Amino acid sequence: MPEGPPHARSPSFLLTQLGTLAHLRFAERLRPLGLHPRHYGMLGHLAAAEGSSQQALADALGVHRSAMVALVDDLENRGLAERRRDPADRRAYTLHLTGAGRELHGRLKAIAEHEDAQLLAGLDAGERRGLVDALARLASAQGLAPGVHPRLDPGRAD
Amino acid sequence: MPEGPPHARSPSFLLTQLGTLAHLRFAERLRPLGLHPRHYGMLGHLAAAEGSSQQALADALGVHRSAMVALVDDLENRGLAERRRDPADRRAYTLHLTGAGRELHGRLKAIAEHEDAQLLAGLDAGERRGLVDALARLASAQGLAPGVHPRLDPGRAD
DNA sequence: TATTGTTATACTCTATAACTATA
DNA sequence: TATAGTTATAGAGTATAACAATA
Repeated sequence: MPEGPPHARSPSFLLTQLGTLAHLRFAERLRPLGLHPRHYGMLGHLAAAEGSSQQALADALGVHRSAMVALVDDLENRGLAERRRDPADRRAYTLHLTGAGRELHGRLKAIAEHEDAQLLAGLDAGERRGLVDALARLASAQGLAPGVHPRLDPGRAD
Repeated sequence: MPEGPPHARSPSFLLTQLGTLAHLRFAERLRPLGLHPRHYGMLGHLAAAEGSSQQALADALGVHRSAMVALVDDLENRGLAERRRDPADRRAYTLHLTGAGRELHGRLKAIAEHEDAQLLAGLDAGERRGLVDALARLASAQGLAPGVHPRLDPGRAD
């Protein structure tokens, strides 16, 4: 029976440990496609905020507008999203998903659900519901915006 | 009622989101002390594996031996740990905590417990037990070694 | 003057390979 | 030949500040 250091049973540590693992697994799964978890996240947010400006999206995701440039460049280079000049404010772009972007989002969603199932394999249906419910409540209580990674960096990952 | 993109309710994403938050919060808490979460982790592992070599510790933590050099240098420079030549193998060191290292570990443990309590503030005692139990079982089922971060990088955050 | 998007730059981190000394 | 520890280095990622165009 493994014991380990005291932090091994800390909820904060367990969340970090499992969250990092989930992230690495998903990233590993997307690597052969030349994609990163952040692509899935960006597509989801873009689908939910179609037509918003880079600045607005950057604010919503908690990143600097200069970081958003690279994120949108990336999506645009892959043909997943496009910039259109905002007629009302010629400094700004409005952001839009392409058909390919919407389609890819659907495929990545299926992969993500598969990963979720694998991660929760050890729990029965009731336990899964309880866990997800507890996590969602914690995230909300801690002030986390739904679907917003507290550290969406254009790179890394970790 | 916030909705968000589909991944907002994915268990993998929730774990990543909350794990990242917990990590950032703890890091923020340690910053004024000039410390990083990895210091707490290293002290804990060292306390549990006193006398092992850098190589052995690197293997246990899943990092390269060249990365372990910097981690141990760091602890040694702070007077928290020390290298002693292994009499049985003059290539190797054995690693040991100092009194200051043990003392600091205790103080960081108290801080970590405070952070845990704050993170779980929204749950009652029974829910907390259920959550920690579920997380510990998942970590074990996924093959995670107790207290070992899947990505102990000497830096970042991440 | 303030804001949108962009670029440039300096900084930090990280992973690899190459070296030494022992075995 | 293989292993413990170290060093050097190149690559990746990140955060800041400064800029041009428009408001």
